[in-house]
Amino acid sequence: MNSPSIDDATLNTYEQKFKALSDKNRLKIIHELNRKGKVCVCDLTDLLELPQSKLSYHLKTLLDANLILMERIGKWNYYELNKKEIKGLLSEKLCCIFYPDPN
Amino acid sequence: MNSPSIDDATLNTYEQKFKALSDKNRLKIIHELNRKGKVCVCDLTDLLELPQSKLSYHLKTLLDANLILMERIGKWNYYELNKKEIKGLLSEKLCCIFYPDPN
DNA sequence: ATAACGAATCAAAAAAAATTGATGCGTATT
DNA sequence: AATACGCATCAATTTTTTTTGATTCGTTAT
Repeated sequence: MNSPSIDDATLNTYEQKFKALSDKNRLKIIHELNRKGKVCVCDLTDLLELPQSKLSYHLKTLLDANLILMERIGKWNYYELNKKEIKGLLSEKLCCIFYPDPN
Repeated sequence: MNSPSIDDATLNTYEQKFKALSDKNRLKIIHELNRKGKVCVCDLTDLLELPQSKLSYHLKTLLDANLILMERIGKWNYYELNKKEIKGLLSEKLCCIFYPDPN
């Protein structure tokens, strides 16, 4: 009679994604990426005023959770939102803060 | 030309809410509340097989983040999802896992 | 080849969050 | 009024996460 319990793998996945969202620095990163589109790490250190290694740490956390995407061009690493993933996770009401613009 | 930066209070609010979602035990609690509606702590300890004090701790975390609501009836504390809040936060695609059913 | 640069990674330290078991508090039952 | 129950809270410990600064790695420029 009970609907099936949520399985552990699903739980782990969402735990990881929400954990990635559960930090001010990372929310700021998402917000910046939402505003600027594709941005290299060097620009983000300026925008967010974070030391490079700290920024790298938080970017990795978001990347591991599949909330952002990376592309290496020459010696620059560019990051952008994984819009599809974020839209599947967050309410539209977060539009323009963290949720990707509809354009 | 820049759209305004996100303000710190907003950032704090979302950090707290996502932090509350960033734990397996708490996701399980939300999932159970979504399935069962209004449930007392004593039933949750059985459903989730968690010791009482641990459960209380996690319920408080969710309550502080305003993701759940509490009502005391006699000596029982009943908890339920704050549906409005959760719908404002999460994607509809999470329906039936964490997102409240449309009924 | 050497130097310079962008950025990931590592190890150590610090900070924050979770777990545990005990205690206390309000309500209900006898 | 004494006991039992449901649950929040507390202090101590353990675990996890974050920060920091140094080092390394790959790419480009000289």
